[in-house]
Amino acid sequence: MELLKQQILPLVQEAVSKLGTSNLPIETMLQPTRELDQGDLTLPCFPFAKALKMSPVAIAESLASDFPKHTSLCEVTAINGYLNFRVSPHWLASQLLTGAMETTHDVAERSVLIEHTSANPNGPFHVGRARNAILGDTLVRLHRLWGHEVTAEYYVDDMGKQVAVLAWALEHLSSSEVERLLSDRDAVNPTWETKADHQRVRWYQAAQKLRQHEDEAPAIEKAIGELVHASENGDQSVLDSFEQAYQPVLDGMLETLGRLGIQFDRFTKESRFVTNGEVSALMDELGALEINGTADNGAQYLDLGARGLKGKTEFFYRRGDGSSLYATRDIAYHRWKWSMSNELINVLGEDHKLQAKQVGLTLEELGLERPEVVFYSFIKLPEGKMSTRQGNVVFMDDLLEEAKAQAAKVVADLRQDYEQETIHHIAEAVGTSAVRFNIINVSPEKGFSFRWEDALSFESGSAPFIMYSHTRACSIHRRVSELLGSEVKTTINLPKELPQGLVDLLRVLGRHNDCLRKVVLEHRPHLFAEQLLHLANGYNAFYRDCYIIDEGEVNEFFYLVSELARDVLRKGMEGLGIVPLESM
RNA sequence: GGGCGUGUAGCACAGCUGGAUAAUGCACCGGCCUCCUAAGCCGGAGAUCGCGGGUUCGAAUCCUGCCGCGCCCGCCA
Repeated sequence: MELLKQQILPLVQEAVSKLGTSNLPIETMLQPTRELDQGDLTLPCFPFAKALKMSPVAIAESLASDFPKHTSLCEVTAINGYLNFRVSPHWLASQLLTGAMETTHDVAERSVLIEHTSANPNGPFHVGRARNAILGDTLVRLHRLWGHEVTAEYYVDDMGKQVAVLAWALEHLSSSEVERLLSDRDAVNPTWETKADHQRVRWYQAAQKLRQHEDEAPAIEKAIGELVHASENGDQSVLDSFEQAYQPVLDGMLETLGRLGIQFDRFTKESRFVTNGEVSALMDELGALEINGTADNGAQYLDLGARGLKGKTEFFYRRGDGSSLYATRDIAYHRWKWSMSNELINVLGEDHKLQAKQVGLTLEELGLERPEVVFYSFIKLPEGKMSTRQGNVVFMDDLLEEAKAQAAKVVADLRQDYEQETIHHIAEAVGTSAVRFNIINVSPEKGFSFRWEDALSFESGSAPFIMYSHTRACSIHRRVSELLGSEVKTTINLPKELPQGLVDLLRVLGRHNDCLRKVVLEHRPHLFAEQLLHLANGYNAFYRDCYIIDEGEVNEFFYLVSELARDVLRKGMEGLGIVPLESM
């Protein structure tokens, strides 16, 4: 609890120095307690033992008995060699209710560019890609919540083989040929028949099949190879035809993402860096580097072994025919990104780890910094990895429909007086929020298997649990507004005794910004999801212990706490992309 | 074979810049709706922190060796 730490750190430092210890880093040693029932901050006294020739238990006790009184503290105790500090609930309440949560930020002026999703526009958005989009968008939202200026960017892979295959198929295959080739697969879900991403992916999949099995494969391969080559050389007519092929698919994907509350500020096309000459300029620069090498056929690489890379150390950036590679364009792209922002964050699948390292080392070689990268492990189906090519995917459109349907069932069951329209509105919010939460709740580097029953869980420890607490706070707000109009007092009259549920809620609120700071700095949104669960839990206990409206009378102090919690809950939910409904 | 990551209750998952009785949810057992929305609340039970060594006053956390799982090791994207 930074709020408390700021107050007592000087006191602790003074007390420790009085005992006569050398200069240990008290600031980092004074940490949040692990055992919440022991207090809010703790100072382990073990490291002092040697210098003082006293037992840690005795040191802690001595410090505790002499510790000066301070308004922010209600208790200082010594247990098992720990010096524990408990925040005064009255002090905490008055701090929180006078805007402490707004003023604790010291946000540096930063313009953050977060690139995420950037999936190849060759088919509908599927759950295997969801982790990137949800992780990325949550980072965008949390950085904004913290006060950073953020640009959310989608890097569009508008050249290369995947789009080439799609473009080729759309031009050369008829609808009946496509369906014949895919006769052993499920037909398009009728719900999405008119959605371009679901339509066009059939052409892509049919072409992939042709490329593997038919006699005509070599000819197709040649045609596609020519398209790829032309696109890599910046042939505008080919790039235009690619765009015509993928843009409707991309639009369909973005529609799906929009349903999850995911939006982008900018789309940057990969081909841009080829057509504007930056890639070829870059390759010339790389060629002049000390660690540059040339293969027999003229292909060029950097020997990154000289920069500490292990394993395969040659990083090829130019082919024998002089054309660039994906990673080369990525470097040009990063150079451009650095020209606009002073913090770069990329969200990438773990399969990109090596390449990200190569790109990062090369950027350093060019005198630039590496971007920060958040890696995540893939979402698998219980049957294995998802692949658009093979068609074993769960489409996000289907998941969201199913989530909504399940949520609608729950709402209709619980709220039998609601109109259909209301039920649909709530179900949509609950469904999409639950899907997001289910994914963001897990730390990114951990493997994740998609299971319907988990994705559609609406019980405690899920988004609806948080949403429900928030609606309780909203309901109270409505009722109090009816009772008091706008005559809510702003002077606080604290009762002597504060109920436990209230104290616990204040303490969760007191830790809230500590958590947000850590999450933004370390890119670990799952910890913020956990914080919101604690907050919702805390609000529920407060709601249980403290009647804000009792026999028609409003307890104004309780109400102010409720309103603070409502505000923090709502902002936090927005930070996670959970829809803050006002009733459900 | 080499590199990176991961392994915590029946299941899922937090904690990993060393600190107290390893947190949370599901499932399981028991209790709570004449009272601000019970999608809730309270209580109970459940863990050789993958296995073996080491460092330390102290190890789930750091080092090391094994084992399981995932990803990567293209002049592909």
